Amino acid sequence: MEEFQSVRGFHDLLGEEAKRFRYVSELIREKLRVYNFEEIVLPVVEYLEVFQRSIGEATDIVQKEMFSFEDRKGRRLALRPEGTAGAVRAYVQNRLYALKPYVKLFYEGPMFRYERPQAGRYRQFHQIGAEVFGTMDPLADAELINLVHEILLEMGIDVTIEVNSIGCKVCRPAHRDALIEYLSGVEGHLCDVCIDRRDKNPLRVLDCKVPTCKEAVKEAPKMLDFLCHECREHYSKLKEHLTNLSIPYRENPNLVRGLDYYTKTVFEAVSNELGITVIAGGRYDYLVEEMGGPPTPAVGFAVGIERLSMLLRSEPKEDPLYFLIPFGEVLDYALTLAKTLRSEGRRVEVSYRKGGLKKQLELANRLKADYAIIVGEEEKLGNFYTIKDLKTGQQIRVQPSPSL
RNA sequence: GAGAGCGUAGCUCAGUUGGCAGAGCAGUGGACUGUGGAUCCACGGGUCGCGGGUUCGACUCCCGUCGCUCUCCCCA
Repeated sequence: MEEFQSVRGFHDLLGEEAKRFRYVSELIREKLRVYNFEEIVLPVVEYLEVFQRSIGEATDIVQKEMFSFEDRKGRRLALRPEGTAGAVRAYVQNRLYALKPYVKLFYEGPMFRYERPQAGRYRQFHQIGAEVFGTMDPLADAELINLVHEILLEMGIDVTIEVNSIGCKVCRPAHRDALIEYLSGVEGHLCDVCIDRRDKNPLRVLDCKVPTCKEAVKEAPKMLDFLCHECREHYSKLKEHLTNLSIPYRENPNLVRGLDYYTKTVFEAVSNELGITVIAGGRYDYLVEEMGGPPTPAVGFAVGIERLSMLLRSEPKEDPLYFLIPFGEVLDYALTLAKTLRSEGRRVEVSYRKGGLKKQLELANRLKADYAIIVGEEEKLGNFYTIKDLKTGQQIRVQPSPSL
């Protein structure tokens, strides 16, 4: 029989990997809880248009990375490539803007992008995202970055937090024009991709890694010099807040994000070890309106759980494992004991094998137990059990129920 | 979409001008039914990714194909 294989880019997470994944997820969720974010459980499938409209028709995500398909009635659907689009759709559809002056939501779950898999990149990957709807206050931006900073600090992950402002409807066009003009002047030094980008999305040229492009772009007009009064004010307030929160950050005037909906603040946490982005976000003040809602400013970020997990050095520690060995005709007694220990919250594994004590203790080691609990005729008769510390070899007799 | 590397036992990997398919670990069993962590013995396990070609003979050489990994583009 031919055996099956998981689909390319779709991975099983097992063992330590699964534990790290869970640890990261729980740490972030706990952080979101204390910041008073409310969970919203979103569908994995949306109408294709939801993503096309929000993420932007010209982006790589929409153009070549979507798992899109038609259902039986010919509706054009897609597996979500990111979370913000769906969150905004839900915000509008459920009239969440009528609930409170502003709302803070988070979601968690799988995202799908049809890309060539490589280190830290899967076709199904997982994100936790947080969004604040309904406020222009740069304090929201700052708190989000603070939250991100705290997560990374607690996990001991070495990153640089980069921030930038990419302006708004008012100030962006002038910069764009100036940039295109500048790029045309240095066209000879740009790579092919960048020449193409100049017309479609000139901001992205600033982000190019090709050395000659980097060099050519050094003197390019900076968005920061074009910011309108409002954006300038917003950005400087944000930096002020970050300083007050003592968050180390680096201003990166070339930081651009790949999605169309961003305005003003954009930020990223980049691993100093691997150079990959692990958390990224920004403000998107027009998106809610563009998705059919009332004009509503918003900010958010998303973290890649796998990417964070793979930077995790320390292994999450586990509760001790007790390996219970029934020895002789004592199953009734042994199982009652197991029940008691488990009800106390202990991790108990009852041996599923027969064999001498020697074999059983070997088994205990193989299963990575911390303690062996030996229950034989003697124990049953005397109503106690024997517990052996498998690290030290020390062994003591214990009456059931009192703490071990 | 473009490029590079790798596919031999469950895992990590050897495999000599082209001449019977190997080791370590893991697994199973064992003078051993009250004491383990590198004690001993035995055993099982393979379409050498797949398909073709060259050859008396291919794990080895050639072509194709699939898969995995990594890089670029882009992104979490």
